[in-house]
Amino acid sequence: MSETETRDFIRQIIHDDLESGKHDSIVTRFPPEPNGYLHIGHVMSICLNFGVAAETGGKTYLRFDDTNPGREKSEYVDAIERDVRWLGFDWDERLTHASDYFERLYEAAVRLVEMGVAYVDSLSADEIREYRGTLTETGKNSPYRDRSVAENIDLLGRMRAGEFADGEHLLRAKIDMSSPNMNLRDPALYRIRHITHQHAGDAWCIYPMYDFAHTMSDAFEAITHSLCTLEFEDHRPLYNWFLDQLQPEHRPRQIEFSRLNLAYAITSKRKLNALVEEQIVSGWDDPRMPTIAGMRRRGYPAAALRQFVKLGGVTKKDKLIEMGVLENCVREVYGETAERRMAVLKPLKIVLSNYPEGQVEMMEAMNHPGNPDMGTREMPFSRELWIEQDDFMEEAPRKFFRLKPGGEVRLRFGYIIRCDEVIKNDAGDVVELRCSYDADTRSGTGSSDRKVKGTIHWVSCEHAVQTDVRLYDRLFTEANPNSAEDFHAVLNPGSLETVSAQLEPALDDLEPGVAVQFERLGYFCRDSVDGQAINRIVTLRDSWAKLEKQAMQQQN
RNA sequence: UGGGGCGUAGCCAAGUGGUAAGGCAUCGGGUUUUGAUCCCGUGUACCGCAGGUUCGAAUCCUGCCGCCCCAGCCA
Repeated sequence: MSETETRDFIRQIIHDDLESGKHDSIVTRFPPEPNGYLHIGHVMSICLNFGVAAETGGKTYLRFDDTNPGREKSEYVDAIERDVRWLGFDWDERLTHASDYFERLYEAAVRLVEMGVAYVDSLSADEIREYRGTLTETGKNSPYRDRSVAENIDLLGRMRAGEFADGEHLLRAKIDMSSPNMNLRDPALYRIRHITHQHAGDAWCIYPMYDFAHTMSDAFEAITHSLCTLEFEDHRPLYNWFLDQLQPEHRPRQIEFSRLNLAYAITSKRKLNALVEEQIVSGWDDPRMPTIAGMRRRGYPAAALRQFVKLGGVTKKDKLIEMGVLENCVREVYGETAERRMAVLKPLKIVLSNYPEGQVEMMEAMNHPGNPDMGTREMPFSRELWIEQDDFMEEAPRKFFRLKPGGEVRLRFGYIIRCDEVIKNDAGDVVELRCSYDADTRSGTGSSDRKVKGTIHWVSCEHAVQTDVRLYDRLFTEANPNSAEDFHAVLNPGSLETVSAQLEPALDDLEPGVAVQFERLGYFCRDSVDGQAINRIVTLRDSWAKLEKQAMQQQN
């Protein structure tokens, strides 16, 4: 961290703890439940937990919080490891599972029972809910609350031994049924689940609850700072209760921060899963998904994601960050690193009537205008070319400086051309343009410095490579689909458009996952899953589109 | 109506008693064979509101308002 940067409140606490000697080194953990793919919200937690440790020479565990086998899968475990690694973080040998601690956790539970602060309840789930009370009414004690220690030990042992059916008994902490904090109204510690665990197999039929397992796992791993999101703030008294009761050797401190919400995106694993299950998207890695896998496939670089969460900061204020911020981070990375190419997304044919038939010239094109070291390539130029439909307007407004009837435009790295004739089909659509080129304006020669207002991109018809290009837009029409009654109602029907594009020859062997800029259009990369189609990662900033939009609004 | 948090410009966010950083967006302008990049410039933020303390408050006190979270044998 540079001297001018200020520390967020968590880094400040950690800095103070190091300075005061409370801790010699920092240990954090990123504890995902393997019940879905990681998304942009997790990116923040990952960067914070791994970042804060790395900055201070500390360590970070990647710990799977796998205490609910009913909805966890090893597919998710694999995806999570892949995603964290791709983001640029390394846990070395510190890959753990809460389930690795099931035996120790059970021992701790037995101790709570022996201490008289945990008991086996035999109420039904419905009864427990009734006994719990509500936000404004206190709960009441379970009739089983005062079972003897001996009886509790016996029952707990038999729960573990598999003598009871799911839901028959429940181990609970004995705290305070009248607490205004619902988490303290005798929270569940262990429930019976006769189900195979994706990591522990069939070793157990009772599984610990989050609060208990998470707190003690933190203690077992000597985590110094247990960083989590705001919704766990009122779990902290319970977290501390476990530590007070069990007095583990290491006492971690839980600190909460606000989660990062991305505008026009959903960050709820349940809803993300619904998008996948209902086949609204092609999978967790659909390029429109705000998952790490989706963004990676889309072509977002890890560095952009890291930069994005860094810009967001760490606070306790609810945040809904604009999509543009993320997109800018992507543009920033690729603006410098991506080679430039030309491709026509929505082709319109032009014929240069005064250009010799059969002639082909090789035009030299820079791979990066700001960095000559990135070299050049050659683009074949011929009589028939594709240009972008949007680059021609029959009745052009004043500020439109692309091609129009009788108007001139430069073909980038090529010649200046003039539009002489517009050819339409029976329906009145423009299907072809007859143009003439100024032979004295070849890029880099003669009077090539003659100025025309506009420059457009092009591809030689004869040499073009036709490929499907997928144009992505936001998945939702509402800035905060998280709070929509039903997210189906705010889905963007135009979130994916596939076009048949014409690419310059040099793009034929574009490797999957390698980002290039299609000049004047945006950043693109070949899809790494199907290896064929090309994904639009993000458009370039487009001030013409902005002008057009403003004009439209003024008309309406 | 119980408890826990949060409220600084459109979106993030510094600032922790001395008179409101920065980024993104916006809006101007310059350069440009990408209307991109780059470079300049651009914002009266009644610091949620109302009182109070103080020579002085976004920062301290009191009251109020708004938003978020909690009643899973989910995490």
